[in-house]
Amino acid sequence: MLDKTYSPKQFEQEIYQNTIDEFSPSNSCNKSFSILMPPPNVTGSLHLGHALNCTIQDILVRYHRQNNANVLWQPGMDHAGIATQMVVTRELEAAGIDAKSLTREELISKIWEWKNKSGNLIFDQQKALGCSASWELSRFTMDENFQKAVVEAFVALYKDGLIFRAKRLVNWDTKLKTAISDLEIQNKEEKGILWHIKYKIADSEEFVTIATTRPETMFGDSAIAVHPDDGRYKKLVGKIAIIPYVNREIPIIADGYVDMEKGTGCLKVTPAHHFNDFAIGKRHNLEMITVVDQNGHTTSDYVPEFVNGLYVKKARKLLVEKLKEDGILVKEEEIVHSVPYGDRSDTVIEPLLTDQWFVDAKAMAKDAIKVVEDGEIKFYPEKWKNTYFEWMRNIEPWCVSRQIAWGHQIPAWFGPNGEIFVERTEEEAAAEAAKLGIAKEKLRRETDVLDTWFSSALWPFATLGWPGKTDRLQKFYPTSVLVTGFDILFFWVARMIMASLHFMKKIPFKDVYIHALVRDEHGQKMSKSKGNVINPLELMEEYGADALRFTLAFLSVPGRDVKLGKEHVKISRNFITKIWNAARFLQSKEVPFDKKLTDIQVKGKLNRWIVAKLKKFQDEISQNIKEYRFDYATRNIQFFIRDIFCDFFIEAMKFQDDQETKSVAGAVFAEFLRIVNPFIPFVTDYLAKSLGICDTFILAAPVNIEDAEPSIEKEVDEFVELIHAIRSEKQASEGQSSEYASLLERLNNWSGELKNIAGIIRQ
RNA sequence: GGUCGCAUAACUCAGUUGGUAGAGUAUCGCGUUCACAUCGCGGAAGUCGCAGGUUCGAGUCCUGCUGCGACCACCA
Repeated sequence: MLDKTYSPKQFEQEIYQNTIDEFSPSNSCNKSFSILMPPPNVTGSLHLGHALNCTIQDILVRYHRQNNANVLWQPGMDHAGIATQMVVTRELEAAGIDAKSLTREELISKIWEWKNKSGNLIFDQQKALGCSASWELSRFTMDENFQKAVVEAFVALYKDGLIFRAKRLVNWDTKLKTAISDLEIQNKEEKGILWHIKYKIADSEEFVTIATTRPETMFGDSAIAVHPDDGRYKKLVGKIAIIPYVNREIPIIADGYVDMEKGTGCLKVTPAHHFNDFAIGKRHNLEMITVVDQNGHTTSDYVPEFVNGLYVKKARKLLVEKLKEDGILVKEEEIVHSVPYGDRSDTVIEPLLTDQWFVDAKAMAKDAIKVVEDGEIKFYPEKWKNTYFEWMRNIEPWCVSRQIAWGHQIPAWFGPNGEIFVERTEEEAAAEAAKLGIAKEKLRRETDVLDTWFSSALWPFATLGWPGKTDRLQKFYPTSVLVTGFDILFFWVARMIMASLHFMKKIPFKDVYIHALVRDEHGQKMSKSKGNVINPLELMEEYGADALRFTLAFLSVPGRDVKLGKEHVKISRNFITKIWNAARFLQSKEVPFDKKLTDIQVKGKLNRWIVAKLKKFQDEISQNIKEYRFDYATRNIQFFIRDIFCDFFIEAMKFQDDQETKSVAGAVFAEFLRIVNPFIPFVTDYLAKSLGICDTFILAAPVNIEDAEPSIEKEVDEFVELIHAIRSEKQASEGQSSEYASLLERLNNWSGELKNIAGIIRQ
């Protein structure tokens, strides 16, 4: 007999183990269904975002397994270059080891050590949630085969002219001492000061006043720019301005980029330290003068002694004081402006001129835009298409080199005179070098590694064995659907589409289901500093994994944030308890569970009615899953079991418990459990076992249900309505009104068998 | 500044080609009758952000406005 209380912790583990062998694809030649799991960071532990992401994927794969598909849910882990190196560096520091004192090789081996020790945490947590991923096919973006794929891809892109090396202005993180991509920047609104500084005009007593928030870069100025139509400054164009203290002469030029409204209308142009100035510099062929180094210090012969060699903020402070003293500072204006920060280091990003590797994203974006335009790849919800286009149509070269140790080392070798050899191996590079008369010993391997997202972009095919031509690629590529959050639409989704089209000549997935961020119950972003983080593991501990899954599915309304509070999960747990108790009732009635609906002659009206409702329910859930409306599905589940099955059918059973009704009850409930299994696998499998329905629903195919006669469904629906009306009127009039009497009379005159269950009104 | 969303009961949200506004929670009343108080039955609760327009008819379509949010751009 089932326990009186529903206590999920007692059986979840056991149920999971019971089905674990079915998670991998079979060798059958059924239609394939495949999903790539977005690989969590190796440093990650399960948060609610993962839980939502995994729940949705698990519902899909479990549903398709039941529906006779050969299912692959490809799991894996991302090496998360910068994030992981930071975590391990911090741990080493805590242990008294200065990471900077280690050689590159030593640091890398320390990171591997760490990975092997604590890198698999999240997998266990995903298992606790019930994820039925194909675990033994799991991949890591730094494992040997994946490294091969990355080298192959990099070399191919280089030879196709889609990767190039160039000296360009990049976002430089002065704390991590590496370049990062545009996407890894978070702009923050800050209060700042706009300093108005006057530069003397050569051969005159006049001055030109510029406005800047970064005076310390003035020594890197190459020009002062004004708008060509700006009447105030027209006469200055062509003249020469003199940078204070260093007395370097720079031209005053006209450029349409300048905004007459902003600042003084005169813009200091510092091409080596500002992206827009860089563009102006290119247009006017200006000198690029670097005055800030990779540590964020002012360091240059161009910088006067008194502010040289200082951290930029310090230099700025001293310089402003001096400018004030000397009467060169004309005005200080408080402003609010946005300042770029590195998303990992949380430190101000310095635009720096450095040699880096770039992917020509613009060229690769073309096809990637087209497949979405043509509907080959569909976004759910569709609106994300616009965001995707917006970004893809304005895409810039992607800086993929990182000056850190942990990651895929770029397969490039430099000759003594800057020759570049991009090859798969050192031998191949040496062979190419030899053709130019360069000895192998003279080659120097590039130490930069690739942006983590470069390897992630290969995920759809590298996980399946590319560059080999494997069975799994054949069977599972393109994958069926990608389930992910909008926060990595550009980082990951767009780049996978670009890479896949280039290497596979085929789209990587047909559908992209984009879910929202999980926020707290008030709609606030969960963050440690706010202290509103809800740990999914605690929720599972308290209410069970099924309750959490059901809640997440319930709240996953397309295009809306998922606002999750503990209360929701409790409500779901209570709902699951309802299913539990229904099972207990059926068990106490000794309802048989060994017969399927197809084996039963269903004659009674009540019974045909419940079968019709089940059929409708079965169809609806299939439709909901097809349309990725997990929110509808959970609402339908609640409606069927609560309003239809428990509140009416079970109550009616208390007045009609002949053998046919019992058999129907057992068969309907069994099929209900099967349908709901993908959503709440633990409790449904446990009930299936306990009631003797089957060992597990994991591969249980849908029962074929015949359509019911509409007349019967309609009659019982009307009967149900009458019951509700009677209860309501009884309550309102305390059973005294004539309306109540006439409703009762209608019930008494109801012809046929339904009259027998009239006692249900007392409920 | 550009783009895209969102606004429905006290709260969280549904409302799928326009046709009498729905659910859960909270609240109020009744209830422990052989599944279930982690519950049941019943009730109350909404000028569908505001203003126009199209239509026989608008929560739904169009325009404008207000408020909120996200993303992109921007360290004059």
